[in-house]
Amino acid sequence: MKLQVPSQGAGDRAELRIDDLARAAGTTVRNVRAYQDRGLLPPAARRGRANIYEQAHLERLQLIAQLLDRGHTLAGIKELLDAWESGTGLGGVLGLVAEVTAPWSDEEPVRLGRAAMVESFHGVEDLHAIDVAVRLGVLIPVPEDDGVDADEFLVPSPGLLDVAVELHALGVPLPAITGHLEELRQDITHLARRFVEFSAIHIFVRYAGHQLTDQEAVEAVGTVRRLRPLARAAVDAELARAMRLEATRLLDAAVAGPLRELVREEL
DNA sequence: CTTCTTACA
DNA sequence: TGTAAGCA
Repeated sequence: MKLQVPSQGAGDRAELRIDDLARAAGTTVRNVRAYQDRGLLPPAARRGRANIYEQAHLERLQLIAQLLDRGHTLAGIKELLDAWESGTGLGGVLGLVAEVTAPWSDEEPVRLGRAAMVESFHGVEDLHAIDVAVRLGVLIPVPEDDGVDADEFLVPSPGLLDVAVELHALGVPLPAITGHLEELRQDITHLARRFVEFSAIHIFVRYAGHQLTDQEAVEAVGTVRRLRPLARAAVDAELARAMRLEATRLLDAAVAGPLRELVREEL
């Protein structure tokens, strides 16, 4: 909530015309209107004869586009959206929105001097790697400077940086590390999206169509609160399983003889 | 004139 | 969902 990643241009509060909105969401003006007519998209504020949209509209449009892309029908999406809507009406008061919006991490950001960081990488200073790290949000240049020339960085996830340090200590080149993280980021985003979507469909859809009772609202908050540990547990278990499988597979191909059994024990 | 809307395919 | 013509 307090961490702002300066990823995009500062002018996020801009008012959008329907054309900009459509383009930004990768759809067409025609569709924006169609979604509005079907109640998937909230009506735009009107200034005279002009339609004024803002980022809330953009976000919803992008959500619609994603769900559509995944083969959901417009009717189905509307049902989900309605469920969401009726939840936030009451949930806004109860902090349901905050629960969903809050960063799913309990890590404390730290400040790290450039010299100290270079030090932890055994004196290796790879400007390109730093550049990628900044782009990925692993490092955030402190406001006074910008770009790769900053003297100090904000590290949102010290744990993640530690991973990089460890890998580097093991002899993995920095470009390989940043490149791998970039790939991992995409895969994980995909995972998270699936999980949230799955939850929405199978859990929140039962609240569709009516205002939430107090009882239901409390339930919903509890459910959302449980989502993170559930997701983590599932990913943890599956990751462990997959790692064991893949490692075993690799070892079978690479190690022969009695050594194989010994190594396999270690997994 | 441009932007939005409506209607038709 | 694209396109063309009418409306503000």
